[in-house]
Amino acid sequence: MTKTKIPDFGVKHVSRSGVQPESGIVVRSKVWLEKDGKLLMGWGRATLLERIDQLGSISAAAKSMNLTYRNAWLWVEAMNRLARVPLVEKSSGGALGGYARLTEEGRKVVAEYKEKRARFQKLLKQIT
Amino acid sequence: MTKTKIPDFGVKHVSRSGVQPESGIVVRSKVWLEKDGKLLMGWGRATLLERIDQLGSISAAAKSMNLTYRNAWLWVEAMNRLARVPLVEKSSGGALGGYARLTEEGRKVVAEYKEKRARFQKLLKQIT
DNA sequence: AAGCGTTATATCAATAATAATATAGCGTCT
DNA sequence: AGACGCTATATTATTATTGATATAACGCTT
Repeated sequence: MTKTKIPDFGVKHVSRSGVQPESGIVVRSKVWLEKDGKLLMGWGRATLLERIDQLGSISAAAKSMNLTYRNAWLWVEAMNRLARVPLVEKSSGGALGGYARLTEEGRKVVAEYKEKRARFQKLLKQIT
Repeated sequence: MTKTKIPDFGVKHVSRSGVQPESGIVVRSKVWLEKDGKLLMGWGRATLLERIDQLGSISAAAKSMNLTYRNAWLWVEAMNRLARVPLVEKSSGGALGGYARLTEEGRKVVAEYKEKRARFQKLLKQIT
């Protein structure tokens, strides 16, 4: 008789907040932006966009955050077609092989997300 | 040449909050309790426990919320072994086939979660 | 001891998410 | 023309998650 495997539903999430020292129980949360019921911007995507902004390419950004190029590209694609105007402008070929950079709208959405998230975190502390 | 399938990263989440009417962009969030980095209590689990409390059995509770018995049972098991003391007390056999009911601790954790979540939602409105 | 309905568990199929790999295409530069 | 490095895309494999199904065990009731 084998034992049933009970999944531990392990953590894969992000935004840590307060702690109750006695119980060992932690309150956690997530904030994201949606459009038409679909994920537009979350922590991972915001990070990706920032890296693209810094590094000038999707592939470098992906590598820097331990993401496959494919995934990074898919995210960018999904964001671009979800937003009214693309958040990332990109092109293949050229001296450097190609490039990707944040558009004004991209910068705006990232900023909006980060600002909201920061306020959120602050409020969270009041609760815990 | 076939087109690449671009996943839309569709929504599967819950707690709706405010809206920006002009942009169509919605801020959403999630709150849960963790212990040792593992999910202890979230919306689905809290609901399950409440139903168990009302209905007196895991299977009835599962059915009532469109959950397979297997899953419901796994959740209960995970919660029970994660908490210091079981949140659900259960037994098989007997006149009615068996039963399951919330323990005091179970009631406490559910209440704690719901209270935190409610406060959370309230604060969220301030942000949006 | 047979029946009941529930808990408890195993097993297998189906689906989804992710990773790994390969390759085509592009545009500037030499 | 050829090389370069990146974007763009297809394909396959792997793993994780979920669903469906079946059945054992249990203990009260009759």
